[in-house]
Amino acid sequence: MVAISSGRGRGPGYTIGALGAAAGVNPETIRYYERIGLMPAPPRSTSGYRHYGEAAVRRLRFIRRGRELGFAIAEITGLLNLHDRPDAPCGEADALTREHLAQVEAKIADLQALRGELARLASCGSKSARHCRLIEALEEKGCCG
Amino acid sequence: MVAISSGRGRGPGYTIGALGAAAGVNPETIRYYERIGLMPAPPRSTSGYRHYGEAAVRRLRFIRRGRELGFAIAEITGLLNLHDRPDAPCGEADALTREHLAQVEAKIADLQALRGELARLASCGSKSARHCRLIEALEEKGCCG
DNA sequence: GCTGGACCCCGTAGTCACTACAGGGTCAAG
DNA sequence: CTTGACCCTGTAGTGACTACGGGGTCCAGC
Repeated sequence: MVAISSGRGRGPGYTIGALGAAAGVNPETIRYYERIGLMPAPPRSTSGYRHYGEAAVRRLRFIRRGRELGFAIAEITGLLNLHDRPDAPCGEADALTREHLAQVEAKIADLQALRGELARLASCGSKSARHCRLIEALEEKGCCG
Repeated sequence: MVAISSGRGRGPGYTIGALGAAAGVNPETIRYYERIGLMPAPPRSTSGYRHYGEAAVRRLRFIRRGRELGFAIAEITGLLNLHDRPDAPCGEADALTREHLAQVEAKIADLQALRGELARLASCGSKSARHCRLIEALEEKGCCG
C-alpha cells in the first residue's frame, strides 16, 4: 500500500506494486491485464518502470470488484465501455446483472439440495460406506441427460 | 442417447458417443477423463473403439453431477474411491461427507452474499449508464483493498 | 561509495477443466 | 460402393490467472 508519492518515489503516482496494493490486485495480474488490453499501457520511467495515476486505481478496483462478483473479463470490458459512455442506455448492464442473478440462484438451489443429502449422510449410523447414500444423491439427479 | 445395443452396434454397451449422450458428457471430455485417470480405460474393439457398460454410465453421471455442483476433479476422485470400497469404515465415509458438507455450506454462503449484491443491482431504474447502480456499485465498493 | 535486498522488467511455461482442431480410420445404411 | 456419421490419436487453444528464470533498478544504511 505504498504509493511512489509516500516514501520512496520521485514523483506522484504508483509503481505497479503500489497500484496492486491500492487496488487489491497482484502486480502479475496487472501486467496480464495490460497484455490483454483490459488496462491501458501506462507511461514508463526512463528505466522502464510503469507509472500509474489515480485513474488506474479506480479502473483496476472496478475490474477487481467485477471479477469478485463473477463477471467475465469480456463482460467487464463491456461494463467499462458503458462506463466510459455515461449517456449510453443502462439496459445492457441491467440484463447482464439479471442473467448472473439467475445463474447464481440456480446454483444455490442445487447446492441446498445437495446439502440436505449430505446432512442426512453425515449422521449415517451404519458401519460401512455401503449404506451411505452419497452416491445415490449424486446419481439420482444425473438422469436428465 | 443411442447405445450400441439399440440400432447399430454388434454387442451390448455403449460407444463413447452413446455413453456421452447417456450421461450428458461430451465424448472429448470422456477421453480427457480417461487420460487423467478419472474414468478407467474401457475394453476396445478390434478396430480400437472404446466399449462401455452400465457401470461407466453410472460413474460418469456421478462425475458430471459432482462437477455441476462445483466439486473439483480431485474431490470427485475421493468420493469415487469411497464408492469403490463399499466396506470402507463408516468413520471414513462420515469424515469425507462432513468435509464436503462444510464445503457446500461455505459455497452456499458465498453465493448467497453474491445473490444479495446482484439482487440489489438487478433493477436499475435509471435511463442512462451515468446512474446505473451496477456501475456505481463496481466503482464505489472497491475501496477496501 | 558500496552493498543488499526489495522492487521492477520481459518472456515463457504451468495450472484447471475442458474444448477444438487436424488428419486420419471404421462402419452400416442406401 | 459410396456417403457420411461416427471413432481414433495427438496437439493446441481457452480463460484467468500464477509462477519462474534471468536479468535490471533503486535507495536506505553502513
